[in-house]
Amino acid sequence: MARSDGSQGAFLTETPLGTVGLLWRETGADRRSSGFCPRPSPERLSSGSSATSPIRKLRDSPEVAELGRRIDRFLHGEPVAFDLGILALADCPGFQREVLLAESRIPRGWVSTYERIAQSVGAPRAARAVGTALAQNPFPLVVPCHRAIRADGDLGGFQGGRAMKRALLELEGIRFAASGKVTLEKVWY
DNA sequence: TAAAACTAAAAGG
DNA sequence: CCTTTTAGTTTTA
Repeated sequence: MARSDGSQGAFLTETPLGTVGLLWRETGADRRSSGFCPRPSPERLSSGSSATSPIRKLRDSPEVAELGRRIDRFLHGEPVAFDLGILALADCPGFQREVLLAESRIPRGWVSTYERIAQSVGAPRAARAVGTALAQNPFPLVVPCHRAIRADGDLGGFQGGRAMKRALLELEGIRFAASGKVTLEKVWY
């Protein structure tokens, strides 16, 4: 796939959840990093470009174009699968990588808790560190970090804010109690 | 070493 | 039921 070296890209798109951004960057010979940016700020978008790495148009890259289409369909409620192969997981610290992989195994329509994810990666006391790892998730949505909630059903945090987290979960059919907590009926792990 | 998208327990409404 | 406080944890910058 002929593509220029070290290029990066960023673009905005309108979705049912508002204007979101998609950032894209080549991190190596054939390794790319792509992500959904729930709160696209001008600074965040421009951080993906520099004088030495001009922004390329999204549609110039077939993989990123496809990712953009899938994100769009996802945000319209369609159950779509994402290709983890385009993510630069190797650039993440080991623990975070394990957490992100565990997170990716949570099916649509299910949630898990920070605690149970910690258990699943062999660090049963590290619930808080799981939260930290997910807070730094470079690939929101593609790695569905919105499916991690607190042990008591409380939403926990989200880069795009709790309202967006809730909207994403509702999009996936997750049920909420009147208290605002998730009903813990379908908990993965 | 401090900070963080956590958790559990305790205290007081 | 709710809230705040406190303490115990692990990983990362």
